[in-house]
Amino acid sequence: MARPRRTTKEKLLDAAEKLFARKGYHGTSLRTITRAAGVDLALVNYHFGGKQPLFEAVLERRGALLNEERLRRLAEVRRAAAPAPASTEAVVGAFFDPILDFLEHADRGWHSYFSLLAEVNNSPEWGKRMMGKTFNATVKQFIEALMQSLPQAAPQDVYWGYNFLTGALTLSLAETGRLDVLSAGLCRSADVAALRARLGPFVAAGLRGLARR
Amino acid sequence: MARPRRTTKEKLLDAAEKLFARKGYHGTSLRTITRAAGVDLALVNYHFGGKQPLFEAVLERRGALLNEERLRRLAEVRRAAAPAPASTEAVVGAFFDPILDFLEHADRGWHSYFSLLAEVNNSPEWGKRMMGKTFNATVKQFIEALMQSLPQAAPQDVYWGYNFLTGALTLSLAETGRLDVLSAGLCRSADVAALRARLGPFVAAGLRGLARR
DNA sequence: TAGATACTTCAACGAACGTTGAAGATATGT
DNA sequence: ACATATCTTCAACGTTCGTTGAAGTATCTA
Repeated sequence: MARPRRTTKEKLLDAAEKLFARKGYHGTSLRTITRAAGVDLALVNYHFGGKQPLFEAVLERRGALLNEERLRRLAEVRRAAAPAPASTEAVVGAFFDPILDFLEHADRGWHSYFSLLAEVNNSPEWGKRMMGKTFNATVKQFIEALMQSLPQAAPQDVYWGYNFLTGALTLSLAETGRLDVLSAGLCRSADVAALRARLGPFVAAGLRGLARR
Repeated sequence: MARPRRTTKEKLLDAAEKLFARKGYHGTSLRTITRAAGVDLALVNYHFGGKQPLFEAVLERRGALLNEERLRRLAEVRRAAAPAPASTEAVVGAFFDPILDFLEHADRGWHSYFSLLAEVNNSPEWGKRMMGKTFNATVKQFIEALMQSLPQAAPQDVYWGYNFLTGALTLSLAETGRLDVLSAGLCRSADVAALRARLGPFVAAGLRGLARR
């Protein structure tokens, strides 16, 4: 069979993903990345054109896959419920489940990617521009679906609700280990099954609570 | 009256707070900070002993005030409900309201501080150690109060619920401006009154949803 | 196989970084 | 006013940073 050998580009993306997730954009040097990837320093500029383009490429690589899978599931739950609108629980599930599935079944890189995404999402420096470029189109469709599932809610409530929803999600993906410390080991932040069992119910109940406010 | 002139230490803390919030620890240089503060570069090392001690001093200055006010309000809602345990809504309010009040009525520095806190809370580099040092003792009391307000909930549910709660809160404080973009201006992330009206109901409903899961 | 294209290596650039120590200025206490 | 403690200035240290261009090697095309 064909050798599935990683290209230089992939090696760089993998190493950058892991290291950016740990120390952020400014806390990670190209020398650290290229050393971890086992390639020459100058190759970053050859393949990506600089540090920032590399950072954006890291965010967009898996972002595109995530968007695809989310929209696929959104269409699925909508079709299943038609002609009625999909329920809040189903829409929320279509938003969360791809992430949880990637974390449970796919390669370790997704952990770094989501941890990085959590930091980017909460950063004034990157939050608006980078998250928007990759995710706005998809997110707008989910917000629309949430509005249809909660016809009695004001649009402002749904926008704020999405903000809370994504905040709860991203902190859960940040891999800070804080939950483990606070609960003295009773909960483990890497326990995807425990997160899956609780995030959906929490958020769906929260959105309904907002709607009947 | 006595001159309320800011000391060099305060000037440094104020400037560092604002700039760390915008670009993070590694993205902000001491030269940028001292230039903004209008003091000499070497004074950081004289007054704080280095860059990292300055960063920790920034986090702890307002953290201590926040802890004080949160515990004061927690005691208040507990006394008001005694001998019954305080309600989930009241405990959640005691946790959120000090922040919202500081944002609405106090100086602009709190905005930077909370924005910085949001980034720190979601960062693997600082999240566990720095948040823990300043907030763990207080947070544990709130988690205990939440457990008492939700006797039917498993402890794990409350720990995870606290995780979602603080995630929703911190993203709302992060000042990324993303909510404004997504809602095309319909919602403004700096609108504290809008946040106050929605965060409590969302979180309280979410916690109850978790408890009856 | 010859030539062109794609990729990699190597050495170095100027700029910015955190930190330091000695000298100078200011405030304090007697 | 003088001695002392506190604070500030200044110039420089050694590192590390992102980026670059020229030279070398591998890969592909005809």
